Amino acid sequence: MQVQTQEHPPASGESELLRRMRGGDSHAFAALMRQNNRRLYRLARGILHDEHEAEDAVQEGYLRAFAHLASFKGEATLATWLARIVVNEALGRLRRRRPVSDINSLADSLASDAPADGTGALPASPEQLAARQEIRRAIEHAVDTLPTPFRAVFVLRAIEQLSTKETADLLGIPEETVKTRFHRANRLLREMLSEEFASIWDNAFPFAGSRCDRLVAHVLDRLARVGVGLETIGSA
DNA sequence: CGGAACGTGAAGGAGCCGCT
DNA sequence: AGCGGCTCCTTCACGTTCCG
Repeated sequence: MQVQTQEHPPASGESELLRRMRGGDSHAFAALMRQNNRRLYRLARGILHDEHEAEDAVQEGYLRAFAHLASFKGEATLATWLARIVVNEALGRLRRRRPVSDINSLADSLASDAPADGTGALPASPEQLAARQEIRRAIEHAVDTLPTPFRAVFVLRAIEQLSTKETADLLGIPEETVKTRFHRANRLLREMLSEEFASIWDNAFPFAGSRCDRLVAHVLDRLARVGVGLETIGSA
């Protein structure tokens, strides 16, 4: 994933950024946040299901990170360190409250999300748009219903495109566990989505009404022209 | 071709739950 | 309280794919 367009030029290096932050340079803090906001928000959102709480978790994570800047040893990158703090914050919040799955608010949030499908050049038909939205809703719903440990791994691996090792480091679990959780999460999602999509397929590629009538008429017309009767087709 | 990363299946263990 | 069955999770081992 690419970091979003920066308003400020990127710091010459991480150590330089760190040095400036430790010196209390507010521009350095701002630069770091701009580099990581989107990624951290998506991490928190993936774990918490809640936009506002995810935002709070990211803010809290920043505050915690900046307060403990001196303890950053540079063993991982700043981005990884920040991500670990935000993930811990999000998981902590999740433990404090029992997860509440609110499908309606999720659907609302999806509708207001920035286009995440690459916004293809071809204009989509209303049927395609509706199907796309339904598929997206089904996927989001399925991800949200994954058990928390699986969801955290899935979000990091599949959505944030982190490696197995990075995910393991971030969550503080062995790589093998990451692999299995990711595998199981995928399997669970496949099962859930196959059920969800069974109904969606019925409405996919709609071919009814005038288009259907036109095609039927066209084919029948061509068959009549070559002298092929319906009974001939049926026995073929 | 070989190594690294990843995906997958199987086995064993831990925890939960119902029953006695 | 103790026991047994069940489910879920972790770990291990091995196959597959990708890349230099």
